[in-house]
Parts: sequence; structure tokens; C-alpha cells
Amino acid sequence: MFESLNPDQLAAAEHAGGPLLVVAGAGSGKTWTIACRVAHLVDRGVPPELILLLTFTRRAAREMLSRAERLTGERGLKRVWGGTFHGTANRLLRLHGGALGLAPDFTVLDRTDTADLMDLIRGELGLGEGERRFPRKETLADVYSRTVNAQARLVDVLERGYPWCAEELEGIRAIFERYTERKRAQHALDYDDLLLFWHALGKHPAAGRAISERFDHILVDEYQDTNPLQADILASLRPGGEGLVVVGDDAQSIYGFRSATVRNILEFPERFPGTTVVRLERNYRSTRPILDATNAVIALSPQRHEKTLWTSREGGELPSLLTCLDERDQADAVCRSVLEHRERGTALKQQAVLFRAGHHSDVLEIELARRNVPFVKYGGLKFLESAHVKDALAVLRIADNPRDEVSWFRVLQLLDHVGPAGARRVMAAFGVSAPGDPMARFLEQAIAVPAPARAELDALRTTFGELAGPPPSQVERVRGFLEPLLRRRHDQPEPRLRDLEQLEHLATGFETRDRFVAELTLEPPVSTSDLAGPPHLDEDYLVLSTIHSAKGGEWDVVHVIHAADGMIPSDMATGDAHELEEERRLFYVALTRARDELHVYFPLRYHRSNRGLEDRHWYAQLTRFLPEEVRSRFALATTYADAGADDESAAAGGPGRSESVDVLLAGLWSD
DNA sequence: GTAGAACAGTTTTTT
DNA sequence: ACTGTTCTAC
Repeated sequence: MFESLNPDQLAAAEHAGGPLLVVAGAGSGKTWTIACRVAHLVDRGVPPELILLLTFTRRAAREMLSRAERLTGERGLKRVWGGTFHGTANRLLRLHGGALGLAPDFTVLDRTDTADLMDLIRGELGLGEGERRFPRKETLADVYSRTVNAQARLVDVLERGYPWCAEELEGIRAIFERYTERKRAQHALDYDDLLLFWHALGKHPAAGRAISERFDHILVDEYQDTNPLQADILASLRPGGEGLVVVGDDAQSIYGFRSATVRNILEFPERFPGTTVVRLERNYRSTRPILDATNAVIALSPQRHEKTLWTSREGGELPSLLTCLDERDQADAVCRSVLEHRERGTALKQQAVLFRAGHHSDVLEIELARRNVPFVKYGGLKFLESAHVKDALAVLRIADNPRDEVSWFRVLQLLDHVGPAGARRVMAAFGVSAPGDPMARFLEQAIAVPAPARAELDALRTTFGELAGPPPSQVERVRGFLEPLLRRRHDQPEPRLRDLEQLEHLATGFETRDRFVAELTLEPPVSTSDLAGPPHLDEDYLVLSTIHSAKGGEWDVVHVIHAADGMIPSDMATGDAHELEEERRLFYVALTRARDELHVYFPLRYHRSNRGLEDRHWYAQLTRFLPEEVRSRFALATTYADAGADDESAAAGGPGRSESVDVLLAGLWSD
């Protein structure tokens, strides 16, 4: 069944025994190889439930398992443990967490919950009230997470990453200490705790053995994007590395901001002596001209791990680099190109537009909508962060875990004439953190609230009393409670109410409320289509995606927009060489998603948000990742008819060239 | 202490 | 454009 594999892939798929490191370049058939390996193991009689498949998203796990199922014809692959590190931690801890004194009904705090709780504590400690500015709650959450994930000392993290906060070391330490106590008391785990507790579980004599015996084979995908803590977890699971297989590509490491480190992959053979290393360097994805261009981009990375991808795919057009006048011109050019490709037979679905940051597609989205081009956007989605969705989830979370202070604090403030102080008073009145059953006390005790809030408080009580049955109907019940409150608070409640309906849709298919809530915080919906319900399979739509969310994807035609310095590399990330190299790899990841055609777009001019009357704008430079020697791998063009300016000078761009300025000026009158 | 208006600064990526 | 913070009036 493995005829389709090349010798290297076959070696990886059939490897037996000791630890294995697969260094798999972009487009080298990595997913397929892993799927084959799973199929191979199952064919050899390994029970699926003894296999653990750790991937970056649940989607990736599903994809691999369904391919493996097709190979084996086996339905039992559902029993393979698959998902993200965090999702797996969640499941394992609900089963074995008792050994560490963890309640099985713990709540999972997402990033904003973490920030909110820290803010609550900061207020209690009276920090940041003076003239001296104190780090914002989001920054506190960042610092905390970095410290934990990198297993580093707080002082070092502050000095290296947040020098402006270093003076507040003592205050930050105090907040972190309190934060930890509070989480424990509330039976809440944040993202980092999930990993920490999993790690701790691995060291627990009895539970540790139980867990490591649970799995004979562990496969880890995208290993270049794991952090030191995750590497430690693997080591505690498989101390000698038996049955451990990791797959990754150091050239595609793009999660350093989340403490991922390429060192994990580079040092794997040292950490697990006896490691077999297999390299997949044959690219099956892209045409030769595209591969030449992407190889040239990554070749400029100073700390590159020697590896050259090759292909036997001959022919194909040069990738293009199209210089546009401004963002609108760029959006226009993308639309035209996308539609042209569709005319020539490439469905919208086989095309993707990639960009660095979620909002980079704003202008394009408007243009697409205007032209009735359907699209789905991945990444940068703020659905779960919108206040009203958080409100609904908070109600559900309290029902599961009535000690969840953050959620109480949030929900109580929804009541009319109840603010932060009122919420605290109510919480103290029924004793959220006192022993016993806080929910029973909330339901039964008389609680004084301002008169306008009385009826709403009763409604909340009734709601809690009625939260039973399948998750969608529970969401519906919560929606009923929130609707009047939302109508009172917002002038435009309709879109928000619609979001709550979406939430109800999302809840279908979950057996229990706590599962729904936990899974939702661990794996939020990734695309606008996830929210619109199951998309009609026959419907064609263009894919818009942040580069981060495009990881692992591939399309026939890829359009990369905003190839300008300041966009990519993001000017938030040009601080040090490490960050800059990560941006380069990010750009590389974007370009390597293309199979047949690659188009890169560069707008010459950006409008700055104009608060005043003047129309302010700035001139961009072409991204520094496309210097002269790399640009020669591209076909250069401009969107504007240029009198005199040759392509080369236009692509070099910038205000220094009088020709391109004149062209710009012409562009001002022409539309 | 809360609500509502006026204002400011903000957004990189995500489990 | 959007949300979060600050100020003022009840």
C-alpha cells in the first residue's frame, strides 16, 4: 500500500524501535507520510488507542486520521488519541488529574480570562494606582505565559523581553503569586497550566506510569513549533524516546512569540541518543520556478539548517511580483487575478490570499464583497473575544464551576446598576470562595442589589436552575436571559444576538456542556465558515488567511499581499535578529503554500488613518526579504501603465524615484 | 457607584 | 473602524 512513497518517506513510515526525527521540508509529503505511518502501525496490529498523534490543530489531526483510515479501511482509527498538546492535556487531566489534587470539573481560562483575573488582583493589591504606569493586563498575561513556557526566570524574561516593566518586578511577582493561588482555589487552569500539570503528572509515580503506558507510539507534527515545556512533556512520557517520532522543519518555525524554539528540533538527537534522522527533501508541491524563488528567500536566512528542496516538476511560470499604487489598487489587482484564474479553470477554493495580520485583508474584503466574490477567512477571528459571546460562555462556565470568580464578576455586572463594586458585593454576599456549594447559596440566599437589578437577578437564578439537557438548548436558554440585557445595553443588538445564535449552532454535537465550553476555549472556531454552519460543499469560495493559520495548507494559486516592510516583516517584530528571522520564515511559509502559481503584491503607498482633515499617507519599501538577487526569480510588473519607468525601478519602489512618484500622482486623478 | 458621553490609543501572529 | 478608558452628572 505504500507504493506511492519515496525511499525516505518509506523509511519514516516503517521505522521501528528507537526515536525518530523526520526533517521534512515544505511540500515534501509530510502529512501523507505520517498518515502512512499510522496506517502501518495499525496494520501491524498496534491497537489505535495506544497511538497518540500530537498536531498543531485538531483539524490537522483529523486530516491525517482520515487519510490513514482510507489506507487501512479501518474505522477504528477514531480511537487514536489525536489533537493539540493543550487538548490532549485537557483530556488526560480530566481522567488522571485527581492524582495531583485536581478536580475533574476544572475550568479552562483563555488568554483574556487570564488577563482579567490578573487585573482583578492588580486592583486588589492597589498596584498601578500611582503616577508610574504599570504594565497593562494583557502585558501581564504575556509575561506570565512567556516565563512559564520558556521555563525561565521572571527577572530574565522582564529584562530581555519587557525592559520597560523591569522596575515593577516586585509588583508583578506579587500578582503572579496571588494569581496562582486564586486559580487553584477556583479550580481553573490556564493554557500554560494545562501543559504544566501534564508535565507534573508525568513525574507522579503512579499516574505518570499510567499515562506513559497508555501510549506505545507518539507522533508529533510541526515539532519546530513546540516550546521547551512541551519537549519536557515528551521526555517524561518517553524517557528513552522509544516509539517517539517527531516531524518538523526548522525553516518553518513561526511561533517563537509563543516560546516555541527551533532548538527542540535541532537538539532532538542529543536529547534522545540513538535517534534516527530521516530527511525529506523532495518537494512534490510546487513548480520548479516557485521552488527556486522560495529556496532563494530562505537561503538568505543566516542560521539556516542546510537543506535544499528539489523537484522533478518541470515547467511552470515564474512567480510574479506586482507593484501596486496603494491598498485599493492591490485589492483590485487581486480580485482581477483571482477571477482570471477562475475563468481559466482554477476554482476559487484552489486559490488563497495570504497576509501577515488579520486586518490586512480589510480593504480586500470590501472589494470582494462589492464584486460578489464569496470568501472564507481564516485566522484573526475575534468571535470568542467579543463581549457578548464571552458573557454567554461565562454563564455556562459558572454552571459548571460555580467557583469561577472571573465569570461571576463578568456576569453580575450585566445586571442593571451593578458595576464592579456591586458585583464584588454580591459575590461576597453569597460567598463564592467559601467552602460548600456557592451555587446553592446564590440560588437560595437573599441578596441585596439595586432595585433595577432585582428582576434581572431573579432571571439569572431561574436561568441557572434551568440549565440542563443538550448543550444547544442550554445556549438557547442563556440567550433568552441575555437578550433583554443586550437590548438595553447596545444600540445595535441584532448582530450580537446573531452571534449568540451562532454559538448555539456551534454547540450542536457536543454531549455535555463542560465539554463544549472547554473545547471551545481550546480550539476556537478558525474560520468564518465554521460559524456560518456546515458550508455547502458544492459552494466555491476564495480562501483568505493569515500566514500563521495557513500553515500546513496548500493551494494551486497563492496570492501574498502586503509584501512591504512594516507589514512583513511587521514593524512590531524588527526589534532583534531573532524576531526578524522569524518574519523571514513566515514569509517563506507563505510563499511555499503555492503549487502552480504564486503572485506577490506590493502597494507603494499606504494611507494612515486620517483622524484630521488631511489625507495622510506614507510610502512603503518593498519587503527586505526580496532583495535584488531574490527578485530576479520573479517576473516583475506594475498595475499602472508606466511611461518610461522600467519594471525594475518600479519594483524597487519608494519615493526616491521621480518616475514612480509621477505615476502615483497620475493615479490620484485617474480614479 | 453607576451610566453615558467624550476621548484616546490601538492591533501580530495563537494554544 | 473599534474597544477600552476617563470624565461628569446623577
